[in-house]
Amino acid sequence: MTVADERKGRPAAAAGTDPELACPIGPVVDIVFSRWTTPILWTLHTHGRQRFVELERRITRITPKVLTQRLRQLERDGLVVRTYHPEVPPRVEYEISEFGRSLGPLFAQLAEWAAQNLDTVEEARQAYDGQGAGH
Amino acid sequence: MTVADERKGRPAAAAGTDPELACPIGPVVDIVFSRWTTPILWTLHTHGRQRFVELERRITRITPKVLTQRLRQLERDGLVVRTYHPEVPPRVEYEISEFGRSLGPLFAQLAEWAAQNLDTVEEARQAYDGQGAGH
DNA sequence: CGGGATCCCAAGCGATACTG
DNA sequence: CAGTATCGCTTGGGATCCCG
Repeated sequence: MTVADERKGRPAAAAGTDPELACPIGPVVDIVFSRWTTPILWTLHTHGRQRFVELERRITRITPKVLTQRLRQLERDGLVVRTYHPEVPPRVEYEISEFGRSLGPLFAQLAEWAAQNLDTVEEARQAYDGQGAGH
Repeated sequence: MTVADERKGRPAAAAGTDPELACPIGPVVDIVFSRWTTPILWTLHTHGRQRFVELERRITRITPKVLTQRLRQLERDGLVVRTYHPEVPPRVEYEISEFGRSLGPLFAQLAEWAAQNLDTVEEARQAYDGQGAGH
C-alpha cells in the first residue's frame, strides 16, 4: 500500500513534532510526489480524461501493476476520479478531480522553477564531480 | 497554469527520451523531493546554519548514514553549502545556499496547500476506506 | 480492456563497527 | 564530532499468469 502511511493529519498537534518530519510539508510530499504520481497527474492534467491504456502508453516505462497502484492511491486521496463503464470490453476512465485541480498553481510554479533552474543544478553537479573527485 | 506549456521540446539531459516522465517536473521531484531532502531543507531553512548533530537530532529517525548521503546529494546539486572547520574535534556546518533559497516560495506554497487541504485528503481517505471496503 | 495474484530481484535503509 | 565501510533485512517494483 502506501509507503509511509503512518502519518495522519492531526490538526490538533502543534507545530509538527511528528517523528520523521520537523516540517509541515512532509505529508504533502508523500501524497503528491510519490514515485509515479507526478507523471500521472501531469498526464491527466495535460491530456484530460483518458483510459488506462492511454495513460500506460503516455507514461513510458511504467508497468500496469504500478500504474494501478498509484491510480488507486490518487483516487483514495481524492485527487483523481475513476469512472468504470460496465461495457464489453470494459472501459475505465481517469480524470483529475476538482480537488486535484487545486494543485495546478503548485505544479505550474514547480515547472517554472524547473525551467529556470534545472541547468543550474546540472552545472553544480558537473562542478562538484569535477573537482570534488580530487577532494 | 500554462506556464511551461511551450517548452515541451526541451532536450533531454541524457540521450534519448526522458525515462519515466512525460512531464517537465519529474527531474525537480528527484532533486527536491527525494526521500529525506524535504525535512533536511526545511530544517536548514527554519533553523539556519547548523552542525551535523543538530540536523541529526532535529530530524528524528534519520540515521547518520542516510543523513550524510542526502546532504552530499544536496551539496552536489548546489542547494546546500557544507563548511568544514579543521578543528579538534572537527566541526562541519551546513546551510542552504543562495540557489537553494530560490525554493523558498515553492515550499511556502506547498506548506499553504498542506495547511488548507490536508484534512480534505484525510476525509477522502476515510470515505474511500469506509465504503470502498464494502465494494 | 483493466486489472488482481504471485514470485522474485535489486535498491535502500538500519544496525553495527571502525577511522581521522 | 563527523563521518566511512560492511552486512543483512525490508520493500518497491518488474515479470508473468490469470480472471471478469
